[in-house]
Amino acid sequence: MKHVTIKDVARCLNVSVSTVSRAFNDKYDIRKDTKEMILKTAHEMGYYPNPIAKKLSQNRSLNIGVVVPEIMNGYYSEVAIVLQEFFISKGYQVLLMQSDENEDQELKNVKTLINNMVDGLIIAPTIGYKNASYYIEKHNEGYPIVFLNRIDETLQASKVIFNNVKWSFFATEHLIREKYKKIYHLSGYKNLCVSSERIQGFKKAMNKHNFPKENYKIIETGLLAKEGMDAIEDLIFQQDLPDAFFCVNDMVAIGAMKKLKDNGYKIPEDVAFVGFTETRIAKLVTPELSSVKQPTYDMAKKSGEMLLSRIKNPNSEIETVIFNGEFNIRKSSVRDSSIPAT
Amino acid sequence: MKHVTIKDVARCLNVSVSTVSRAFNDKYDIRKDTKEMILKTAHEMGYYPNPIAKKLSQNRSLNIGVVVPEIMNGYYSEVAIVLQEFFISKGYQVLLMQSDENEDQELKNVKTLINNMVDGLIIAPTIGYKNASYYIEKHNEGYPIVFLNRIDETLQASKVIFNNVKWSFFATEHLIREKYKKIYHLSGYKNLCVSSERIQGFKKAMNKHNFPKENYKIIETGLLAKEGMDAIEDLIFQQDLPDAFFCVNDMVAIGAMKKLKDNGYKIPEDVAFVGFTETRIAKLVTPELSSVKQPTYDMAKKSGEMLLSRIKNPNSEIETVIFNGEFNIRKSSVRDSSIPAT
DNA sequence: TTGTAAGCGTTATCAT
DNA sequence: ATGATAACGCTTACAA
Repeated sequence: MKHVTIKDVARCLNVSVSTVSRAFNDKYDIRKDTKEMILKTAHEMGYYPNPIAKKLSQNRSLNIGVVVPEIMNGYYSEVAIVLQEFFISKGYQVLLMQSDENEDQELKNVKTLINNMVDGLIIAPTIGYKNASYYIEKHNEGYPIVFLNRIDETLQASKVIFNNVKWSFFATEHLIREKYKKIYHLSGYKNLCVSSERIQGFKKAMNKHNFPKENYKIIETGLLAKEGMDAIEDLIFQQDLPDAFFCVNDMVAIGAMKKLKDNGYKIPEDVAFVGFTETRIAKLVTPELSSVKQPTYDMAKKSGEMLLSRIKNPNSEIETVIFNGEFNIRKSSVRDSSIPAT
Repeated sequence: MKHVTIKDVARCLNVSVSTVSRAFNDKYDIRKDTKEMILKTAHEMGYYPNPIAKKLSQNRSLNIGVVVPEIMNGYYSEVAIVLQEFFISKGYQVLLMQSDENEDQELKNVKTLINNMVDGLIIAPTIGYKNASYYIEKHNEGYPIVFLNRIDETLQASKVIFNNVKWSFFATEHLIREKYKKIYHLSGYKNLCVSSERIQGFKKAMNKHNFPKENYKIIETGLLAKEGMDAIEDLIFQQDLPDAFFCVNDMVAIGAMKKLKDNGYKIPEDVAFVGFTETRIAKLVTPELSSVKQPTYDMAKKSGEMLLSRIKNPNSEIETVIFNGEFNIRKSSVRDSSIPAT
């Protein structure tokens, strides 16, 4: 279990530790054959540089902190996988923490990571605004932070976001074009920026098409299937069902659809549905769920690249990158059933 | 951005670094008031111990490596969350890596983690047996490793597993009791131990109830919804549909159900379904899916505790803990629809 | 109870 | 092109 150290290698080869070090860090001048022989012997001896010592001596951790709001619904799992892969390939380790949609937990996570000297942070914030000022302060101090998704567009910070307003507008307009006359929006949390942006897009479509006020409604829910179910339960009780729903995400849509189906409603004949932030499940429910797909891979990777460039140069110009997605129309939101099966 | 170090604190207070160190590590004798005053001043100065230096000097990383086969299907996300929380509370950091159900990737992950000097590993292996000998070798060298779930019961190693044979037997027997006469098992990968254990349980039930050979069948699939769909496609083509399926996991079941529904079959009237390793989606599909629920939280936590005790004492007796679960009967597998809605 | 100093395994700055 | 050695920030004998 005792580790072979650089000294062992040096002693064994009758060279100095610095030479061995050079062999392992291409940047120094070192004769090619010595380098090769050192690497060869080192390998045989089972030596590899102790990353902790390296970190200490270089005063950096080569760790990246990634904080996501949750990890159960597919979307942020994918983000995590992409970031993991990206940073490993760049020689960094990823410390992944999830906040369970709780802002106190999130602040704890961030502080834990900072105390553990991560070289930079990617934060996909949860609901609420309490922590924003702390993050921005750190950001402005020069601590490399890139925000992903859940952040207000107007905030002065490096961030990668999705054009929620635009795509929520498109999604809503699709329902209008399909001649649905009464459309409700299950909106997530109003103080969650992605929710409020999606609400904006929804309203914009309503206004453009001169929907009378009594024919649309915005209903605040959470982000979970359960909360979609609860919203429907209320509406059924109040006998206030529309003929279409646009939902803040797939899980809420799926919960809502389930509750309606359990109560004998047909989808989309009685009530149509559109989701958002497409997850794998969209294609597995019956009927398949129309949803806005985000370029998760590209967005996550971009955030990684931005973080790396901020680590290199903490005073680099702050940058906001806004991504667009695609709207996948499926059976849950069309009048006839002419959509071919996938 | 410059960090306050232990020296700064010592100098500022006119004490030695060791005294400051003592103040931060309760174990030494130190006068109570000096300790308090040091902690107070240190806090004011914004000092906290550099974990990297600590790791180097103590020759341990306080990092735990967790390797899971995938992170998209809910089950291992939950495992990851539980372990994360558990180890943080014990002063460890968790490095989470996922293998994407690829054994080469898995080996890379494990080696990366070992090279990064994790104090211990929790491994939930993926399909295949190639890496087992490497892990066992490490395990026997005294490297603290605990295996979770995907490991052969007979392997001599610390492990936490689920009684797959028993619960797959129960699940199958339930279908028999419901008077299904032709039951197929969508089995996952045959060289994945959880699959082969579930196959065993399935066969056991078949034998006990004297099912004629032509009335049951084991069909190898993967672990994804897509693979459940493919299996059904084949069976429809061959006009070889049973009246019930027992599936290796929920995703395969859901994919299979989806494909059948798309082809006009009613579930459970035409074909019944039972899943395994219950995930949240089981209750969201129509009809709700019967499934075997595993005590994910307890199993993950137990594996964490076992790892910690092996880290403390690498030569402790190796231990195997086998968990039991519960079988949740829902509409997908009952003859009448008398099951109350949840 | 406190201080001194060696050591953890590297990298990096000097010399040579 | 290579070697000697100080740093990195902490813990921990050992001394006082």
